Amino acid sequence: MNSSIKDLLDELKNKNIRLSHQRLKVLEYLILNHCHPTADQIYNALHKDVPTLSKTTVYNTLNALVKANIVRPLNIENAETRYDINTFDHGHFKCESCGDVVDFSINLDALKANDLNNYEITDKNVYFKGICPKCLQI
Amino acid sequence: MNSSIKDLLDELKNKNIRLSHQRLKVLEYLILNHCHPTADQIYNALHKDVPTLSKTTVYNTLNALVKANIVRPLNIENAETRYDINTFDHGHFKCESCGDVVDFSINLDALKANDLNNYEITDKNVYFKGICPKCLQI
DNA sequence: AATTAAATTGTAATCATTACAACTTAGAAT
DNA sequence: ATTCTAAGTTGTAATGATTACAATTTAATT
Repeated sequence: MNSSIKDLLDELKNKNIRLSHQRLKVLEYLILNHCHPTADQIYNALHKDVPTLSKTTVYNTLNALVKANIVRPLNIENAETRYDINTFDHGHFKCESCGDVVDFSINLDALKANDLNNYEITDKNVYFKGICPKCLQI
Repeated sequence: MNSSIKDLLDELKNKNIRLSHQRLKVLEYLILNHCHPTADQIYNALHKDVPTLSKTTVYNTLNALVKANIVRPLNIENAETRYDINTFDHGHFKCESCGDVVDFSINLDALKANDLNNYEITDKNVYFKGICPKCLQI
């Protein structure tokens, strides 16, 4: 379901994205953490291991990966862009209590919009909000 | 399909939102312009007629209307919250060429997520991106 | 090893939104 | 109608995410 790291590296090479130490670290973090982190979360997590890392580089890398279609930006909430490396069709659920964002599977092809017959649709997004089971128990 | 202005006024009264001149102007603008404007667009449009209007008031009004469930905020793009007064079930399409956002009808009840059986879902959002017919012709 | 275009970094700028405190007003009570 | 008070308005300043930029460093090719 998820691409192997090697596949990703090949994809990056094809798209002429240089594999710097910093970029590999950001990629590794996204692969290991499917929690839809913000740029800030990524920066804070990596800064311990890579003290020279700058936040600009995190943004730069994320923008490059988005342009290369390797990660998707999520704009569920204003002023907090999250990043997702999962490429299979899925929706997102955000818990309004704890703030966690989780994936759920959904058939986007089945989502038809008759009003948009003459429109060229390149991107479909679905997100739900509510309360997750963990927070419902409390 | 759209509430009459009188219905809205009643709803506002019920929710203890005072009907100041400024707020009525913002409401009127949203009712007359279903183009999903940003706070800035609303401010610029109204500033001619109401020179004393401040941008803070526009934000304040929009936040009050959102809290009262009279308008919905759209976060399709990062750093640009748009506002929508249409309350019927619908999705949004954003043209990546001209930037326009249009509504389209969609049955949100039919959108099932089996992965979220134990989740309480309070809000469903669907937005598509692509190119609108006008821009396809050019 | 030399070259060069691309990546990295820190700082400063930008832009949407919010915080705040002084002033004004809507709507209720008298 | 007048008074009262909580809520709304305003301008300015603060915040916080993201980008611009210019100097330095590096990846990968010649």
